[in-house]
Amino acid sequence: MKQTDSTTENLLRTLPEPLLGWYRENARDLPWRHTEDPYRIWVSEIMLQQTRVAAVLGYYARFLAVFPTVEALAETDEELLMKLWEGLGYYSRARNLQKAAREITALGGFPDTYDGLLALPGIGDYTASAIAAAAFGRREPAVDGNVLRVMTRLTDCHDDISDPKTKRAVRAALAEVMPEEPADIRIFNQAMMELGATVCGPNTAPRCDDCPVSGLCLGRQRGTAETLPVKKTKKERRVEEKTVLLLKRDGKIALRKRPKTGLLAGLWEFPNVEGTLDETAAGAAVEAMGLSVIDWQSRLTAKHIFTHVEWHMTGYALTVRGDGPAELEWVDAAGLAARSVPSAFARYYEEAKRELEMK
DNA sequence: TAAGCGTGGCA
DNA sequence: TTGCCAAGCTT
Repeated sequence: MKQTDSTTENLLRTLPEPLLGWYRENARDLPWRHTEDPYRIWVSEIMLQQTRVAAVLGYYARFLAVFPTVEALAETDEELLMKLWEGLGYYSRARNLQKAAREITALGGFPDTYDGLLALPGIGDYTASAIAAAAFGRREPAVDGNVLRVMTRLTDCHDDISDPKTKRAVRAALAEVMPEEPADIRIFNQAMMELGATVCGPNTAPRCDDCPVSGLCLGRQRGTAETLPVKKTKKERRVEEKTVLLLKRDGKIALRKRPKTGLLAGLWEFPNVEGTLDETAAGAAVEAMGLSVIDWQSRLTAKHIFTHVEWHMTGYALTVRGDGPAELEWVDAAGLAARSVPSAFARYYEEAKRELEMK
């Protein structure tokens, strides 16, 4: 993507009109497209980072029902905030959302410029541009994975899209041709992403017959579209073995809070130890916590795959006596439901819920 | 610059 | 089943 390439620039000049026409006829009806409220647009943009629309819809409705304003979000407690994000992933997004809400409240209102938005925690180049354009009508191109895919195919660009230089070049090229009318500016980024999400998608052949700009597309013309974009391969995941303990005592189950930093920071988990322990070793680990084992119920294995690490878990459900370490929180069914336990523990969460409901 | 940070859907 | 990877940001 060379900004100085006049062929590319001429090609892109003819992009906005058919794109916007197509968008006005074919856009999906999504809740954040019915508002110009920066708060609602912001929340949607954060939730949508690296996350599919279908996964976001339910969370978005619940989140706004509980936090209808930036002030409500600024004032909430962490436990409720994380509960509303439970299962959505990338939990630092939720914490940054609240930090930013407090900054916005202190400022007396939303920043309405790219630079002002970029200064808020959790808002990077893409999100600052997306909000500036959709909420404030500013001419800021938002370049996400969809836009990079559409643009590299359109211009037959084989640069590595994981290189920030490529993103900067795409942004600069779009800045040259972005429309001027406020009504068009507000939907231009959405239209680019909509094309990437519904017509010119990843992991699949582009549906060029349905594309409003297939006539301009160099990737289609040259037959390279399906091989684009070019992306550097990522490194392998490591595997971690864990033994998860479902400790039951007096109709309650033990939870503990994860460390404030790192993976699943600050979320709740079932106590666990490194390595795959057999019953004898697991029993010894429980005794070492100052608890006495009364009874064994079940052994449950599970696997959870994160982006950069894979957990292989062996779990034991057992009845115990004693207090154990102070970090353990003994909860009933309501206590479990009120806490945010990540999906990585889903199999154990279900088992714990079942046992608490049986009592 | 590279690595850490979740989850679930789909080919 | 396995691998890819989605409306990215932070450090």
